[in-house]
Amino acid sequence: MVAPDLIGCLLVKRQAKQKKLWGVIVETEAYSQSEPACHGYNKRTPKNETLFGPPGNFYVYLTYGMYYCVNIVTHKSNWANGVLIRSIALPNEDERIASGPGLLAKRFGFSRDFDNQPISSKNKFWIVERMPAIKMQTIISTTRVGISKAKDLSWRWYLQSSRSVSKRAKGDRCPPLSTAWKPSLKEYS
DNA sequence: TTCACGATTCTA
DNA sequence: AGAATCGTGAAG
Repeated sequence: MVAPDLIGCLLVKRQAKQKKLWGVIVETEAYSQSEPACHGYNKRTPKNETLFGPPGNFYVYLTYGMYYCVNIVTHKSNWANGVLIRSIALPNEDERIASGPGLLAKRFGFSRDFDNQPISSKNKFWIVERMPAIKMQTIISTTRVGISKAKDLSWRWYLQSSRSVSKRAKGDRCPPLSTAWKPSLKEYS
């Protein structure tokens, strides 16, 4: 499964002057054509066309008229499959700066321009493999947020020790600052 | 052409 | 609980 495997991976953006913006993915959700909450469930339209495209591209759309949501297209062409990136923890920044899909897209400067663009270090955005240290941490699997259909599926994953998770599962307390996990420079070599 | 509705977030 | 805000698809 791609969605849980993305937890702990880095999203990197190339900026001006050789600078890079990066953060650790701490919350994701999976969507599939087989299930009614997916944008590609009903029919293939210009709006969701990207989701049917080749895996490894971004699928970026405007939601509620004011926020962008960023997905990674997965699985295979002609089958709607994607992973919504819901939260990212950035080093030396407020833990809520990119907590939630809308805020995340805002912090990283996503817009429709990046829809259907390949995720690659040749381009502006790419993904870096998850750091080994993350593998020792607990990853929670729970239900997805903000949907009205297929609410029962546990297709959301998040890093329990992170305070940047947008919404926690029932009974899961936000870890105190003293014990919480934080992204640090040594995670990006 | 009109209308209802979100894979959200912030404020009261 | 409600507002802000707008592109899309279905309905008339």
